[in-house]
Amino acid sequence: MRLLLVEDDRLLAEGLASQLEKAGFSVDITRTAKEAVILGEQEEYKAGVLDLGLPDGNGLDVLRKWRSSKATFPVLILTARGDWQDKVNGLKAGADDYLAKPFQTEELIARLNAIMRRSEGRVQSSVKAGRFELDENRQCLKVDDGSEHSLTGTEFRLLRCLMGRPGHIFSKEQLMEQLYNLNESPNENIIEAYIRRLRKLVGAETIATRRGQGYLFNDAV
Amino acid sequence: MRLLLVEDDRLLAEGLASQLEKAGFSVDITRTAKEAVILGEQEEYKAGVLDLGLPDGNGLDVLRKWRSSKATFPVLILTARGDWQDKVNGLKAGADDYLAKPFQTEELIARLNAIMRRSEGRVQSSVKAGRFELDENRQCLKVDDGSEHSLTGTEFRLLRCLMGRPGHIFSKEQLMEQLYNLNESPNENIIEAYIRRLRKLVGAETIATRRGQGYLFNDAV
DNA sequence: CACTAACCTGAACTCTTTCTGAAAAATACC
DNA sequence: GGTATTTTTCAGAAAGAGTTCAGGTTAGTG
Repeated sequence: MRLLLVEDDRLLAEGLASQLEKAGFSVDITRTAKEAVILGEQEEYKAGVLDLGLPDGNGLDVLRKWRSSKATFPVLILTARGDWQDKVNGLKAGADDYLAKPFQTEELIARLNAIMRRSEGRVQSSVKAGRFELDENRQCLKVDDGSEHSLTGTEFRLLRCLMGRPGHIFSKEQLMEQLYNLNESPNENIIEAYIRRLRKLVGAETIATRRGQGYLFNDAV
Repeated sequence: MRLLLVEDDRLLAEGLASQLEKAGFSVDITRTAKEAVILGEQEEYKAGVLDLGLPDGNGLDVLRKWRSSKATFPVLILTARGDWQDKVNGLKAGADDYLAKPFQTEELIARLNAIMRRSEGRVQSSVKAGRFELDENRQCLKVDDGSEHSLTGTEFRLLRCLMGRPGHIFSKEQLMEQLYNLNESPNENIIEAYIRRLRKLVGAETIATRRGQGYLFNDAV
């Protein structure tokens, strides 16, 4: 779950990032409008959190540039308390939601999940597919027969990505982008290694390979 | 732009509806949870506005019933001022946004546009011809009888070319140009080889040969 | 009717991608 | 500081896609 956080207050940014990472996101931070535009256009994020007050430009301009390019990930904007006009302008510029400072991180996470769920075309809050169900809170996998298996962080994030859209083919590159941010980018074989482990849990036939294209979660099994 | 407004306060509902209609929406109003569930499941709405306080049931239950059926349109929920728990519950139940009462209609409209834009953002492209349909996303071939067959990259590109213009004759040279760039130019027999493979999938009569001219996809079969 | 060019066919070959098991490195936990 | 867990890397094996080839068929032509 890759996320772009655009926030110039370094302390706030890093505090938020650490909490978001605990919630399973992989966070890139930038403090300038200029860099935000470039990152948003070039990288593949699942969502963006955008502070409107930036040192080198207006956050709304960043948003507009994203929207006029191919950066279509959902964006949540952070506004000063009660700044009514900013909200409406932001929503008109293509934002998907806003949050007024100060806010609780819990709410930020809930809202991010909501806008991402929507953008992924998923409407249910629990991730179910086929005979399996992913428990977001306990980070474990439940099977139809009542059995349960706990997952490591990476296993969980990868499986959530696949199960979030059963039948959809995810390329290895896409999966890499979901699991890792700019700083960390291990060998692409890592995906194969994790796919193998997941297959041991859910059965080999449940995660199908489309050679040259990617992997998909097969919920029809 | 059809919209479902679930609100038990008749005065508020009608005032809102009239403003939403000015903004270009076509609004259905219902005042009960029971009717809301039925309407949401049976009609085709672009979005829903849902008040959580209803006389005959909780709005969240309505939302959950929609989400567990095929009612996947984006939903904005209306909550009492500052009712923090309702918001999070609503978002978790699959709502796309919320608005605390009292609110300005301008903001409601801006937010509705935001969530609709997002939900429409996904376009699934597919090519249909005869009894067959080509799924661009999953790179697979679907047949009328419900069966499905995944394709390799080259199979897919060739078939998409032919199915993109049923009845049109493509010469082998044209097909070569579609499949390969200047650097790679294999033996022209490669086309014959792939045509053969495709015929095994769609039936020999579906791809006709025009000796000396080329091949065509026959959608009249 | 015989000839030829175009097309069909099945199998073999090459090359790339993916799988696999194990081991090394990093990290978290006590 | 040591141990357990998790993440990452590696290299050989296996599988699959792409391509070629040799020979068989067929449709058109004079």
